[in-house]
Amino acid sequence: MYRTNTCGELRVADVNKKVTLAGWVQKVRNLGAMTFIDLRDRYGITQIVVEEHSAEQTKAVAASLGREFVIQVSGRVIERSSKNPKMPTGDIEVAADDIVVLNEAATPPFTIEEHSDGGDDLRMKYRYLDLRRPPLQRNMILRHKMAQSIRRFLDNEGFLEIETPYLVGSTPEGARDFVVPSRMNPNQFYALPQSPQTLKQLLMVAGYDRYFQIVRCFRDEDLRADRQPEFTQIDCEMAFVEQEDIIGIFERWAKYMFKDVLGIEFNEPFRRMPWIKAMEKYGSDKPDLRFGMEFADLTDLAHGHSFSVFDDAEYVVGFAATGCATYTRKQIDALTDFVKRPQVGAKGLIWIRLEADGNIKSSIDKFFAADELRAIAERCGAKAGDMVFILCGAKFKTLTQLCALRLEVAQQLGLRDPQKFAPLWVIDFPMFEWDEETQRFYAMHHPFTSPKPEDVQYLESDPGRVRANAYDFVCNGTEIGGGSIRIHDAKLQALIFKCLGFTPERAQEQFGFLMNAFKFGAPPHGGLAFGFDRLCSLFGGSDSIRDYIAFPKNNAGRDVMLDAPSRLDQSQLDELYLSLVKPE
RNA sequence: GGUGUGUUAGUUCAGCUGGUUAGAAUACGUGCCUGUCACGCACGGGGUCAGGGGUUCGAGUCCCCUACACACCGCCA
Repeated sequence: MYRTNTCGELRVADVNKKVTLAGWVQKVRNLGAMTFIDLRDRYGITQIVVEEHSAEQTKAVAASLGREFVIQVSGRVIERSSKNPKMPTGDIEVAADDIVVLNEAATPPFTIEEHSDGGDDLRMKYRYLDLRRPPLQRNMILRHKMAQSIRRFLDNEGFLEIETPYLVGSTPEGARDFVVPSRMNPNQFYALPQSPQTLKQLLMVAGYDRYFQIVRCFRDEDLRADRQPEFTQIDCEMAFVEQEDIIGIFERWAKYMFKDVLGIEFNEPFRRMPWIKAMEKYGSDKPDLRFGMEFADLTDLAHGHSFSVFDDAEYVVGFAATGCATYTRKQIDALTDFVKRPQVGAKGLIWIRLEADGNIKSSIDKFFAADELRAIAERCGAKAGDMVFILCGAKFKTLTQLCALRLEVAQQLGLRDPQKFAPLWVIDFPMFEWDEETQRFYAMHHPFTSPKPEDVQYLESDPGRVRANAYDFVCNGTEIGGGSIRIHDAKLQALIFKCLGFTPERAQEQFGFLMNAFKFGAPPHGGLAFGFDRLCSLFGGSDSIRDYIAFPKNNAGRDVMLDAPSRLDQSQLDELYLSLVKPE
C-alpha cells in the first residue's frame, strides 16, 4: 500500500495516527538540524518534518530531495508548535520515520505553484506539469463536476446518451472539415464531424425522442481564445417539440447548472431578445447584458446640419458611456485610435460630453446647437456626468463597430465582472445571410433549420426577410449554445436547398440520406447544442477555453507537447495512396 | 490572407538618444543555520541577446527578411 491518506485530509483530530503519504515534493526548507518538506498531491499539501533525532538514513534522504521528486513518507501525525492558518492542514505535520524516493525528478522548467512563473508556451509544452498546479486542477475538477451535473439532469428528464460516429462524410457547407484518408477505399476520405447534426436528426426519425451526447466536434478553422479545432458540445435533440418546449427545458437545465455548480439561483425567467433588437440595441447577436449602455438610432437627429460625415452616412448611432464625462482628451484619443484600428475599422469617433454641472461640450459643436446636442444625448439616455459616443456609416457595419467600443468602455469601467452572469435567449434569427463574395444566400444557422410558418411565403420572393425558428443561448457576451426547430418535411427541405442554390442533384448527393429518411415518418423535432468548453470557462470566470481543456492546441492549431501535426513516413503515404504536392 | 504586440540567464523581466566585461529577481549548486511555511545568511555556476541580412568605426539597442508565441479581423452553415 502506497498511502493511507492524501495530502489534503489530515487534521488535529488525526494527531498520533501512524500514516503513510505519497506525493510530489513542493518545497524543501532545510534549517540545518531540522528539515521541512511540503508534500503535495491533488488533494492538498501536508508538511513533513525531519528532526535532529530522526534516523540518519531519513535525514540523508531528506537532504537529497529536489523539487517534484515523488516520495513516500511514513510517520506519525503531530500537532505543530507553530501553526500555519493559511493552509487547511496547517495545524498538523507528519514527523517522518521513513522517506522513500519513489522517483527522482529533473528540475521543472517553471514553478509548480498557485501562480507559476512560467510563460504560456512553456507551460503548454510541459502541460503535464502545468496540470499539477492547483488552478488547472480546479478547472479540471470543475469540468468534471459540470459533466456529471449535465448527465444527471438530462438522465432525470429521460434523455438517452447515444454515441454517433467520428468517421463520417464530408459536407462542403459550413466550416472546413478535417479529413481522414481511407486505406480500404483508395482515394476516398472520411471527414470528422463539425457536429453530429444530421445523425441526431436521424435518431429522431428512429424514435429516440430525447437524445443527448457530450461529444467532440472538429472544425478546421483558425483558432481564438474561445475556439479550438477540436471542442466539446453538449448536443441535444428532441422530437414532438416546439421552440417553447426546448427553450423551457434548457432554461431549467441552465438554472440547475448555475445552482448545482456555482450555487447561484435565478428566480426570474431568462431575458429574450429578437435578433434584430440585439443588433440595433447592442450591435451584436450575442450582447453582454451585465451592463446597460444601449444604443440609440440618431440618424434623423444627425442629418441636415451641414455636417457631411453625418449627412453622407446611412446610419448614425450612439450610446451614453456611464460616468465618462471625466474622460480626458488623451483617453478619448485612445478610444478613437481603438475604433480606427483595422480590426474595428471606424473612420472616427464623435463625442458629446454632459458635464456634471450641466454644461455640454462636443466634437461637433460647430454643426449642432447646444439644445440639439442635448436632444441627441437625451435619446441615448445620457445623464449629467456621462459621455455620448457616436459612430456613423453603413447600418450593420456601424452597429458592429459601436459594439466593440461599448465592450471596450465597459472593460475600462470594470463592468465585465466575471462573477456576474447575464443569461439571455436571442430568438428570431434571420433564415439566410447574404454573402457578397459569392453573391448568394447562406443558411445563418444551418440548412436544416425551419423557417417561421408566417414567413414561408417570402422564401422565394424575398429570402432575406424570412426568419427562422432558431435561438441562441448567450451569457456575458458569449454564445454558449444555439439550436433550432428542424425541417421534418422532405418537400420543404428541398425548397430550402433550392433557396441556398443547391441543384436537386447536389442536394440528393450530399443530403439524400437525410431527405430519404424524412420519407419514412420523420417526427417534428428540434434541439440545440451548447459549447461545453465555453460553458466551463464562463462558470470558471476565464476568457480562454484552453484553461479548461487538459491538452489544448496553440494558436496555430499545434499540440506543442506532442509536436503534432507531423509528417508521415513514405510507407504510410503509399499505403493511403497519397502523394505530397511539395515533398521535402 | 491581414493587423497589432512580443522573443535578452533554467524562468520572469530590466537594459535610455547605438559606446568598456549585458544586469536584477527567482530557480539551480555548495556551505552555515532547531520552528520554517515567499525561511534566512554567504559564496558560486549559468547568455548563439530567436535566426539571417543590412546601416555604422562600433548593434541587445536602428532598418529589412524569416521563424515562433499571444490577442484580434477575415473565417467559424
